[in-house]
Amino acid sequence: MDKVIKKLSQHNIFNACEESMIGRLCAEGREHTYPKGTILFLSGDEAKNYFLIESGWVKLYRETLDGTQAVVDILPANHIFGETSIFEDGNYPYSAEVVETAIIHSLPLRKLKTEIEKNQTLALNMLNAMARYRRRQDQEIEHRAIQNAPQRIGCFLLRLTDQKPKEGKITIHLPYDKTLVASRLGMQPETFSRALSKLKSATGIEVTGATITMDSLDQLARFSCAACSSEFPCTDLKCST
Amino acid sequence: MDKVIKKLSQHNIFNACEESMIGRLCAEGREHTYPKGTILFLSGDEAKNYFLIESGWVKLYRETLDGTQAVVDILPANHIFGETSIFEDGNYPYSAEVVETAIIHSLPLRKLKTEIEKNQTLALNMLNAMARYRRRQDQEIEHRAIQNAPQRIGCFLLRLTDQKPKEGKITIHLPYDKTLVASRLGMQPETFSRALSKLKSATGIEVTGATITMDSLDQLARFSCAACSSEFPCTDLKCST
DNA sequence: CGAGGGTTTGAAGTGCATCAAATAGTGTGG
DNA sequence: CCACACTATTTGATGCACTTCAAACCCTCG
Repeated sequence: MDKVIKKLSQHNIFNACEESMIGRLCAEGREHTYPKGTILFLSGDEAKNYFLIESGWVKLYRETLDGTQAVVDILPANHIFGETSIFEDGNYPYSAEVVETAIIHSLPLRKLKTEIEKNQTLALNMLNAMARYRRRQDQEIEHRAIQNAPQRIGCFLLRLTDQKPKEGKITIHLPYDKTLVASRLGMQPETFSRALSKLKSATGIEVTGATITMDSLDQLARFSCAACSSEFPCTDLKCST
Repeated sequence: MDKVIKKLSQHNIFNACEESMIGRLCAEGREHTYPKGTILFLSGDEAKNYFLIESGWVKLYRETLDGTQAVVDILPANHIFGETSIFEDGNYPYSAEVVETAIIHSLPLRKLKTEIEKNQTLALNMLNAMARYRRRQDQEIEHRAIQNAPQRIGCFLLRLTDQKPKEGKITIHLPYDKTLVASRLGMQPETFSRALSKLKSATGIEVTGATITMDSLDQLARFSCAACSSEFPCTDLKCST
C-alpha cells in the first residue's frame, strides 16, 4: 500500500505530515475498481470510510424522494471525499456515484478522527482545506445566482485550463459527458447544448465533439467573468481539497 | 469587556475553551454601534478583524462590477463572521453590510490565528463549525436548484420556528424586510410577494404584514419539503457557526 | 399632511425546462 | 468490416417560472 501513502502525502490535507502517521491512517485501507454507475454510498448512510480517487470520476449528489437530483460536485483523480463526516452526526451528507470507471481507496474515518484529535498540523491543514472549500461553495452559489447558462459554461471552461500563458491556440477537452457537465452546472442537457452554441457565436470558440479550441482566453473571460464578482484569473476556484 | 468574553464562551467555536484564552482573544477587541446601511468591509479587503454580532443583522454578499449582487447569508445576533479569513490569502471573500442597526464587536484575527495554532480544542471546534457550515451551503445550493419560489419561502419559514412542539396556533415573524428575505432566498421582491400569496393559498397560512400564523407546521412541511433531500425536522439547517 | 420607502399588482419579456423527435456516435456481434 | 442496438447529443415546439419595467398602494414617520 505504499502507493496510497505516497498519494496521500502529496495531498494538501497531509502537507508536512509524517509518513508514519499517514501509514497508520492507511493501515486498514482498501483499493477497489468500480465500474461506471456504482453507487458508493447514499446520503444518510452511516459514514465509516472516506475515499481517495486514484483514477476516474465520482459524482456527489443529493436526491429528493421523487428522484430529482442536485449535483454537489464531480471529483477527479487525487481528490478526497467523505472525510468531513467525522464531524457532526457521522452520516454522509450526500450520495456518491462513480461516473467514469474508477480506482478508489477507502480509508477508515475512525483512524482519521483519532489522528486529527492528536495532530495539530493535520487539524490545521484540514481547516485550510475546509476554508478553501467554503469559498468555492460561496462562488458556486453566486454563479448559479447571477450567471446565465452560456456564461456558466464559459466559466467552467476557464477553470479547466491550466492557466498557462497564452501560447498560440488553446485547447480544452471536456473531462466527461456533456450531460454530466450540464448537471454539474445545474442545467438540462438540452439547455447545455443550446447554451454552448450561444457561447460559440458570442466568443468565437470552436467546438468539435468534446474538444474546444480558441485563439485566446480573453474573449471567453470577457464574456463569462462579466457576471462574476471575482476577476479573471480567479485562482481560488481551481479544484482542491 | 466581560460581556464579550461571556458571549464568546457561549459560542460553539469556543466550547470547552478556557476563559483565560478567550480573554486573550478579546484583548484588542472593540465594540461599535453601526447604523443600518454601514458597509463593514468589502470583498477583497485585507482581513484584520473578525466580528461578533451583539444585536442587529448583517448581510454578507458578493457583487459584480455592474452592481448585481448575490447574497451569501444574513446573520443574526450571536453570530461570528469574517473568521475564516485567517486561512487562505487573508482577504475577506465577501462584503458585509449592516441591514438592521447593529452592535458589533471587532476582534483581531491575528490573535485568533495564534491561539488556533496552539490550541487543539479550538482548532477542533472550528473544524466542527466549518463542517456544519459546509453542509448548510450544500443545502443552500440544493434548495436553489430544486425548490421553486413558494417552496423556498416555506422552507425559510420552517427554519425560523423554534421547532417547538405543536401548541395551538403557530406564529412566525419575519426577522427583517421582505425585500431582504427575497434577496436572501435569491429572488426579486416582486417574485417574493407573489410567491408568498401562492404559498398562502397552497398551505392555508395567514399573512398579516410581517407576521405569519398557521394551525400547524405539517401543511407547510408537506408543501416545501417535498422538493428537498432532507426530511422535515431538518435540524442541521438551523443557524449556527 | 406629505414624503419616501417598502410592498403589491399588472403587463410583457426572457430564459430555461419539458416533451418529442431527429441525428450523430459508439460499441457489439455476426 | 458492416449492420444493429443503444446512448449521447442536437433541434424544434411549447409552456412555465421568474424577471423586468411601470405604476399603484400602503404605511410609517417627521
